Amino acid sequence: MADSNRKKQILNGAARLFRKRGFTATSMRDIASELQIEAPSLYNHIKGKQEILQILLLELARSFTSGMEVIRNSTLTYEEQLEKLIRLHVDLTIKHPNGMALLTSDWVHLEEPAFSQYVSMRDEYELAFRNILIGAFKNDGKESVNVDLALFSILSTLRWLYTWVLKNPEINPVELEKEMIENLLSGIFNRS
Amino acid sequence: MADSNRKKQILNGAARLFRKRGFTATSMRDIASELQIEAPSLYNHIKGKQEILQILLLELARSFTSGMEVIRNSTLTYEEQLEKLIRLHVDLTIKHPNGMALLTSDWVHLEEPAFSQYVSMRDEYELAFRNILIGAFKNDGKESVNVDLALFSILSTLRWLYTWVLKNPEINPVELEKEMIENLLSGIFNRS
DNA sequence: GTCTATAAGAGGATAGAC
DNA sequence: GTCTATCCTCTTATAGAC
Repeated sequence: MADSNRKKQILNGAARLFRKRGFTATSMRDIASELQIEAPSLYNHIKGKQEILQILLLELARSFTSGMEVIRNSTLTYEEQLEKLIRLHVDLTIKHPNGMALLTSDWVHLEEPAFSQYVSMRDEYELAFRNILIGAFKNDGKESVNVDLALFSILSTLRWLYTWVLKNPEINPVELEKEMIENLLSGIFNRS
Repeated sequence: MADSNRKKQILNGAARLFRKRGFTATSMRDIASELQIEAPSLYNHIKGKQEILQILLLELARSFTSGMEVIRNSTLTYEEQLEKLIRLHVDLTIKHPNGMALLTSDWVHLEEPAFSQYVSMRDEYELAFRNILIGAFKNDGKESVNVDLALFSILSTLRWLYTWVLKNPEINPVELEKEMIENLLSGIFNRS
């Protein structure tokens, strides 16, 4: 339907502006101006600015959560699960580079109950990531490593990946997956 | 003097609030409330909200620039220079964790000419970092590596380090330096 | 579904008393 | 150096015409 299409335009435009200037510094007029309409027209498609943020953030967070579910329920080795996780991040980042920016900063502006929903999804995700990393370290005979610092380092790079993707729009997803896996895991594990 | 002291309190309080909620979402009333005074009183010590942002950001950026100058003018090997750079980041992050948060997000709200000053300082810094990394790779016989992706990965971790420091306030600087150097460089170079 | 007009409030900043 | 009072602008959101 036309409405659903318009809604997508609003969400995409808002995501781009939120990424560039932040949620608070972006006005409804700014968003409307992207679609060359007036601000009040937006309210025929969405309840308000907060709803835009919630849809963008929670839908993307759910993609990560469900991707994690598939991986942790698989029969892959821990190290293979790590590779799959990196692929998940690369793919979602290429699909939603603007949304990824919100995930790292504008989530603080979520109102309840969306805020608590987001934080608990994020915490559960990072805990599951941590468990897989611990498993991989054990299988590799590296129990002395500072797991949390390694996790922190990997997640930091994955969080910033959207800036890389935005700077290199012609990027090949498969190539980027390969390079990221090499970059993030080859220093940690003894790989072929 | 009392004034200079008050000014420092304002800058520290503002940095903390900017880090937590962002520059735009923090009001002058919020900052004043931290010091238990009223908003107009702030203007006896600073010109306005924008000046606070500029002082916080440009002073920290200058610390990085001058730290880089010392390192690149040294007679250390490239790999030793890399170690020194990581120490520089760790030390400045422990000293100014709130300021580091602004460096990664709120710089977009700088007005001219501060904006251009900041961007060119940042670009020159990253270029110098890149040159040192290239030199280290060459000395290590690794010319096939994707330098820019390695640089991106290292800088991403260093940028997020302030969250680690804020979560671990009792942290030992020397220990953290050691772990960060190991974490960031041992995967890339053949180290003892 | 988009518009104009407007309500209701928050924000940065200044004037002037003390 | 801090206060109260206030100005002016911007912001989110609604009402109601077309």
